[in-house]
Amino acid sequence: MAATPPAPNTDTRDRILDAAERLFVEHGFDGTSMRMITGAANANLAAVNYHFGSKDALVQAVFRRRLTALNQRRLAALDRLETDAAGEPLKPSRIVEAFFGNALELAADTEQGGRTFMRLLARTYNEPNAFVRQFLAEEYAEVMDRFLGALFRALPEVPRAEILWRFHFMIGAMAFAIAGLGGLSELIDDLPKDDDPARLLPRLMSFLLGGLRAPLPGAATAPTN
Amino acid sequence: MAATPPAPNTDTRDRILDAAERLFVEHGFDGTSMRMITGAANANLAAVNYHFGSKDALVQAVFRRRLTALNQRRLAALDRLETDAAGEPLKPSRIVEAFFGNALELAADTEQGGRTFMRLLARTYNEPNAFVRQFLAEEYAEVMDRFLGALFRALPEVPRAEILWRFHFMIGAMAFAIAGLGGLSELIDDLPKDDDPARLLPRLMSFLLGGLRAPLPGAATAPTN
DNA sequence: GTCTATAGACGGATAGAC
DNA sequence: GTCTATCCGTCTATAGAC
Repeated sequence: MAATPPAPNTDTRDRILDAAERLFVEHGFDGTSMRMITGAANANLAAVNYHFGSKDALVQAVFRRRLTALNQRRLAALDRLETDAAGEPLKPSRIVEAFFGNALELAADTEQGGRTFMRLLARTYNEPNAFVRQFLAEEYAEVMDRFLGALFRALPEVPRAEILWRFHFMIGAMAFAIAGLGGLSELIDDLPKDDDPARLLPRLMSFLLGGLRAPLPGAATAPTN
Repeated sequence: MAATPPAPNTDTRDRILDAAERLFVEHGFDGTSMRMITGAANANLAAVNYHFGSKDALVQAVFRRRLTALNQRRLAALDRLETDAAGEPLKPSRIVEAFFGNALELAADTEQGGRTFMRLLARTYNEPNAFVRQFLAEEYAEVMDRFLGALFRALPEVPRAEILWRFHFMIGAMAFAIAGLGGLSELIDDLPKDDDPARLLPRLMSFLLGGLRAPLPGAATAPTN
């Protein structure tokens, strides 16, 4: 009798989220108006405020819809690694893969909008808007903590500051790689058009691991080529 | 008699450029109004249109003021390498250093605003605004051409697509490293506070070269740690 | 070159009918 | 839940006095 879902209005809500996601990638948050969003979503202008309360709240909803799941998959992958290792130190390459592999997997999904979202996320790492940056940092806090801790334990002989910097560099490389997927990168305009993300993951992984394993800045043993 | 410079008005113009540069970093292009700029520069609201013509033209002027010189230093450094090599192939590490070393050097200059500008530039690699992206791509066209060509010749055994991707990754790593200099990176909130750029260059260089030299994705010879 | 005043478009948000 | 109509603030740009 009370088996009907309480409010089956979710259609408009989702159309707004989809439209906002896509437009935020193309024009940025400040460059996307609510009129643009509701227009693209075939919804009324007032619908955004009805369903989300404000534009800022809509931005949060766009991220939460997919970022929470992504970060939970990352944490689950790390949990599995640690369980399997049974106390032994983890291989750094597995840690890196748990973090970046899950991201690139989502970026490979062009059907359900995963790629669109990942391009938005990649771009947002450098977002000026303070509100958005703060929100992102909170969403990432636990994941960063867990993965950095795992890397510290996996590489006990490497100074922690170096690991922090290198993880930082790695995120930058990934963000640029993903942001360029949709054809955004005019800088290197002849990037191969075979932007098959199935090929991107091994490419990025070997680059990242090469960087992670590189001789430390002080070391005099670096090859000279 | 006619020794007086034609129009010694440059004071206001420069104050506007300085203020715009700083505010663009903090709030983005769309998030910075001309009222904010002229307010911070102690200039009249109409001064921007008088001196530059429009907000878009001001954005171009902010970039041109420093980017042209940076890219000319990069090209000059590459010229020197090629002259010294006298036909011999260049070391990839020297090519990478000519490109990224000049960038980090400018980022180290906190006195003349070089760091502020480099943070703006780093963030702008991912700028949504089509006008700005197009402009940046044109400013970079020659430099990209020359450096990619040099890398192709220095690494003839590496497929060009791999070099393109890896250079792409390297730019992403650099952009993130520089954007984080001013304290922007809440993501890894405990980044060491000794953000002395003199230390950043060797750190970034060893990471980048490690990535550039990493085994190619197909190779089965990668170590398994 | 600098200023005031204002035009004219567009922004987010909301009240209230349906 | 959806819609229209509208408030009110801010935006870029410009006209015209000084």
